[in-house]
Amino acid sequence: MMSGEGRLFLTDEQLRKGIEAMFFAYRGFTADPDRILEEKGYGRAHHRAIHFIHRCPGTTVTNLLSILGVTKQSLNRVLRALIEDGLVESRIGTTDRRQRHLYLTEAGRELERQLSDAQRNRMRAAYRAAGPEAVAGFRQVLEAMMDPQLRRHYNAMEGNRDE
Amino acid sequence: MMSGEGRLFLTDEQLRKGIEAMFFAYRGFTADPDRILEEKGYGRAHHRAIHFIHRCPGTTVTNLLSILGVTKQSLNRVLRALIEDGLVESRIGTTDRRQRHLYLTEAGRELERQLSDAQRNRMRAAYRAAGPEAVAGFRQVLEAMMDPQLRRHYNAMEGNRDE
DNA sequence: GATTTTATGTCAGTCTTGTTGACTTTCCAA
DNA sequence: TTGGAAAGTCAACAAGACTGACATAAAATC
Repeated sequence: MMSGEGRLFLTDEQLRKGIEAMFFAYRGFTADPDRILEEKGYGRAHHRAIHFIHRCPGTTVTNLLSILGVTKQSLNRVLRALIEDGLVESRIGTTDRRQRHLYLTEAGRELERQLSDAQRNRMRAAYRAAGPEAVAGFRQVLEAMMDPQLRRHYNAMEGNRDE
Repeated sequence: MMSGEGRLFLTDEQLRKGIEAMFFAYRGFTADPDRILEEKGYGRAHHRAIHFIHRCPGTTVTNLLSILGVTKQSLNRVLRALIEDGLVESRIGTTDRRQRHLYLTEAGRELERQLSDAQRNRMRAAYRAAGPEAVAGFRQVLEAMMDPQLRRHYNAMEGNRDE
């Protein structure tokens, strides 16, 4: 590995370190929410649902499905628990009565706040430690790493036209 | 959320976008290996074991355990399959005969090559698209996001004193 | 030498979260 | 109006995490 190494930053070594950095960093990224979720008897699947329902209030199950990339049966189990526990409200669509529009209840918003506070604190500390230029680079690489279809969802979220 | 916003790059919006970028990017990050693994009847757990055995040939089970952060029962199930399939070799330690030292066989190295080629290609494309300064920032933020204990493992891997 | 600790492996059982298959309800278009 | 497609639900299963209990062997210690 690494012989001619055209540009220095594309050696196999550099790439491997990037791969390992993703692995270890993702563990840190999920560690804090995981602790909160465990207390409440939820898992990451619940966190993801809560996050995107919060981001896209009134979204349908099918839309959520394509964001999360799981089967509807898998998502349904998670949603059922959240609805039963009173964190999510499911309203039948007015124009299309097959659809269910999803909203967080006040309790749901409260849990969402706890989870995103924890995750934001970690992210803020990392951003502070790395500095503003590093943050821009971080986002650029991550965006380039996404599958095009997922990047569509990422860009479709509100509040990312500029910054 | 976001009122005074001390420094611009630390708004809740920026942090939230970083969180979602991590989520979507990690999906891309694992997508290519996942496809290869599925064909062979393996999962991410097998990939992780293969990756770190490749990186640390002769490592013991206990060491691998602390890197991967799973229980020995969980790791054992994975290792057993890899050993039975002839991808990993387990040698009894010479100085301490309780320990098992783990090595990839030629078949194991071949699979490792396939998996890491796929993952490196994705990473290389992302690095190219984002540029060298972005790559440095990417790594800085990820390293700052790790739990200190995991960062120890990350730094302990060979080949990362400089670059 | 006896005891304790460490490293590893195994069995059994549970939980989360993914899967597929079968089904109902609803909508829409031929 | 009827037949297909779409949205959602229920049931059953599999992977891979977990815990707890236990076995074995070897090293370390008293």
